[in-house]
Amino acid sequence: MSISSQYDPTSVEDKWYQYWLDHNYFHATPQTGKEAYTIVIPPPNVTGVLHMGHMLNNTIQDVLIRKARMEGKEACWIPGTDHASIATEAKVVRMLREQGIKKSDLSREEFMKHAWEWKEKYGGIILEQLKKLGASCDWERTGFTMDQEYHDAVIRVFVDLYNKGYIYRGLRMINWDCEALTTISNEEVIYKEDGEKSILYSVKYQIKDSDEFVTIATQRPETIMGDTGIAVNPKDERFRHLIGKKALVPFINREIPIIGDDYVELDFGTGCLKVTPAHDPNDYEIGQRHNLEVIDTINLDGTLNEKCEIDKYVGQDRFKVRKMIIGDLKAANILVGEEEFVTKIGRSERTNSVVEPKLSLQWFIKMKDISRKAHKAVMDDEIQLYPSKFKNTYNHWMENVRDWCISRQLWWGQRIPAYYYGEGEDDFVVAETIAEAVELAKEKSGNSALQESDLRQDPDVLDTWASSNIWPIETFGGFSDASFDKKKGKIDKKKNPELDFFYPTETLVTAPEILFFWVARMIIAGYEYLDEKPFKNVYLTGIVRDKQRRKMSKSLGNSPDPLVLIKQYGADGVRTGMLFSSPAGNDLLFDEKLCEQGRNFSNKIWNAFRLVKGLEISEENQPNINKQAIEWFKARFNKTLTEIEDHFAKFRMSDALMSVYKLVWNDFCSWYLEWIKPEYGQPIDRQTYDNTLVIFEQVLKLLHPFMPFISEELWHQIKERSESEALIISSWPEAEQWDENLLKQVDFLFEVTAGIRNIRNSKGISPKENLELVTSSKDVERVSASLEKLGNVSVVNSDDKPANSFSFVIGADEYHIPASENVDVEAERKKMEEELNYTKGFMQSVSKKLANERFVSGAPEQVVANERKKLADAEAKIKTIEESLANL
RNA sequence: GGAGUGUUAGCUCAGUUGGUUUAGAGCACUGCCUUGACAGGGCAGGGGUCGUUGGUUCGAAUCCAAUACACUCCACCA
Repeated sequence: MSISSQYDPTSVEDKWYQYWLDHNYFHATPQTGKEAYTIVIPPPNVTGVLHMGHMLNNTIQDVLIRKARMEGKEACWIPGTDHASIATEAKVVRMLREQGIKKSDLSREEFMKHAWEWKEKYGGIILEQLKKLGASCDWERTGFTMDQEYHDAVIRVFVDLYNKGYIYRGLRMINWDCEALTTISNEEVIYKEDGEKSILYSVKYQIKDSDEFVTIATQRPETIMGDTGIAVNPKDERFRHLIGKKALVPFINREIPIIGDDYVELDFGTGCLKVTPAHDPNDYEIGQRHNLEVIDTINLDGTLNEKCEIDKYVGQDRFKVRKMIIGDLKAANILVGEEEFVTKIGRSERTNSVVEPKLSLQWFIKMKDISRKAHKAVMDDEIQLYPSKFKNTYNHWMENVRDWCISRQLWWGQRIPAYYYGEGEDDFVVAETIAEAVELAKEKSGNSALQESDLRQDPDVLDTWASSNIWPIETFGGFSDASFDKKKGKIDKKKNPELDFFYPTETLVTAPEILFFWVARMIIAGYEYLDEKPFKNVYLTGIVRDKQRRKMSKSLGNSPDPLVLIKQYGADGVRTGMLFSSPAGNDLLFDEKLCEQGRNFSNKIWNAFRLVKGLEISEENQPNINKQAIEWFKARFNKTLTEIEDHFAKFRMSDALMSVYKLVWNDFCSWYLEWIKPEYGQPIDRQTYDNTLVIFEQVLKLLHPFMPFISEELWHQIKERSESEALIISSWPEAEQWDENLLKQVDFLFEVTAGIRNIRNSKGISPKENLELVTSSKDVERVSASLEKLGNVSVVNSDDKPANSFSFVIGADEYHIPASENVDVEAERKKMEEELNYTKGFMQSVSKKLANERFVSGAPEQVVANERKKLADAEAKIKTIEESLANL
């Protein structure tokens, strides 16, 4: 037989993935009598391409889902993509710009056509890439957050929440991009790390009916005409007397109140703050507290409007006006200071223009009441977060939860179903369809002549998270007419067999960054519509970083291409590489060496198989030592499996993998196979051979969730299998009782073996040279046959101590290997003295403990007995070593 | 500014309610091995006063306090 000595994943992986697909193993359906195990994928952006974060995240999900499938559960992993309104729209706009098309030249419909074309062309690439990783998703259920049904569900939820009184319209300070003429989210505002240099100007405002002045500090003098107040800290002795008086805005002489507010810092600037509610978020809040007027002096394109009351500024850009007004202030002799300072200026990620804070009417969800159950569910461990430290973060967020602004000034997304019939602030209705809207509008306005053409739909779309929050529900059609009760605003699970079977889902695997954006909001939706959690566990992965702890990013170019890695190391290698070093919640310091380690592991398994498959079989009886080896490995296997289950129960994926890794590499390859391996050229007895194949199969099962491809390949190489016998749908082993004494016995066997090998190593004796091992140990008798094989020795049980020999001590027994040449007595003596010293030191610390009366009386009996045993063992050992020393 | 987490071997991390030899693993490192499944390998080995200082206890990596350092999240100075 000629099998390559190196495992080649390339052909194997595509073959088995196709095989799994062909046999529909990934597809799940509701089944009576079967337990469901559902995972919904965190839907990646349609425009996305696979990066290392996805690799980690989806590997974990696949491990969980494959294990569940093998455990006989109806395992359902729902894949899909998110329309990601901001990110996608930005990409489409950029693409159009490259073609010379401006978004502003397009109608909404035309733009959407381009966007859909883009989505059809590039959307979902990432899902294809996931297949290379081995992801066993139920592809028939692939979803998209802008599918027609999904869209309808999102709108339905909006209307429902509006009718329940959770949604309202309100003023809010938003980030405005004056070049792109759009709102941008906080995430799209970037601040230079070290801030930017700016100048803080001090300007004198006259106090009304007085010669006194108050000096304020500002870095935006062009907003002076929008001032509607001046604030000082009420604790500030310097200015307290001014509170309640009025000041005059330079040039335009508007009277504005001087107010006291804690927000003002005593030691920054001049201690006096001009308040411009229309152009600064903090000023807006101060304005709210003190009922200040809001005067918006800046147009959408960043020029000043007529409200600034100074003709020459009107129509000029805000930065030009800044220069102009500085000159004018100087000329008027009221600019009294210019000080350079470093501040953080927000710039638009896309246009790099300075973000203009702007007040506008937006849609909000009231969060306090609606999130109460979701808060409690996590605090009561109804939903478990892994690692649990995120419970704190979650609690903190929930306790201070703020209303959620859900409108976005974009086109790509679910358009807000609000329809305006008049100019008044309250002249609108909210409805699922325009037909319903007309009816509602007639009612509300009292104008029965209203028609569809009289209504204008709100131009904004919903925040992406306001649609992905129903992902675990709507992927099963929860909001369809069949199961959603509009009057109650609740879903009746019993009327939806899919939802009834698969919901709540089992585990959500996602990144901590979106704990609030997404996870919390899914929990809220789950309780609002089903009075039930959407998932039982939330596994929060870390961030994938490079070796220097830097985040992986395109601009740094430090992120490897996952598909290249898969090509180099195999999907199994990359999967295990990612998992080797990723405890939940900890950042993963990615190093290609980890993938190399994963690939080496594949190779190790491959070669273990080559050895077994290459054996000749004889019909001779099974030797006892093989029987012992098999019994030992079974015990070892069961113990390890118990550990693995424990790790899985605690979501310690790395540890679970490491247990499998050590079981395969150390226990199976290094010990078991060496133990049963016949001498060169000799055959193996059939019974041992068959047993070994069974063991190999069990091991492959444990490997499968982590390394699906190589395990499936070898599974079929062991013997021909029918399609109902594929490894992916085989049964996960159940841990059985094991004999702990047997394990101890064999540990002892290994220890003696290591002792022998150590002597070979240090004395330069070849492993091939058969040696004599003389000992008086009684323990060795039961394992002597195995010891002779593993250590390549002949055991002589005798109380005699051969004169010219190397020796080592285990427990209280001494082992001698007679030497063919003269032994260096001094070296032996030195070695023994070192061991003697160590043991004596150890004994001392134990006897010190035992000499302490409060320990003996205070500590539990078990602990004291244990210490006594340690002391006795150490004493025996010391005696043995001392005797040997005397003999030398 | 508010909240939280961490600090154990060169690196990444375990160490479960204080007691199982004088603290473990993987990788890295050192020595030897052209061993017959695998050099992408084998065997053996070295390496840590558990950030620092106090305290509680018969007993502390583990509990408490202070301190230093690192990181994360939230809110952010006109």
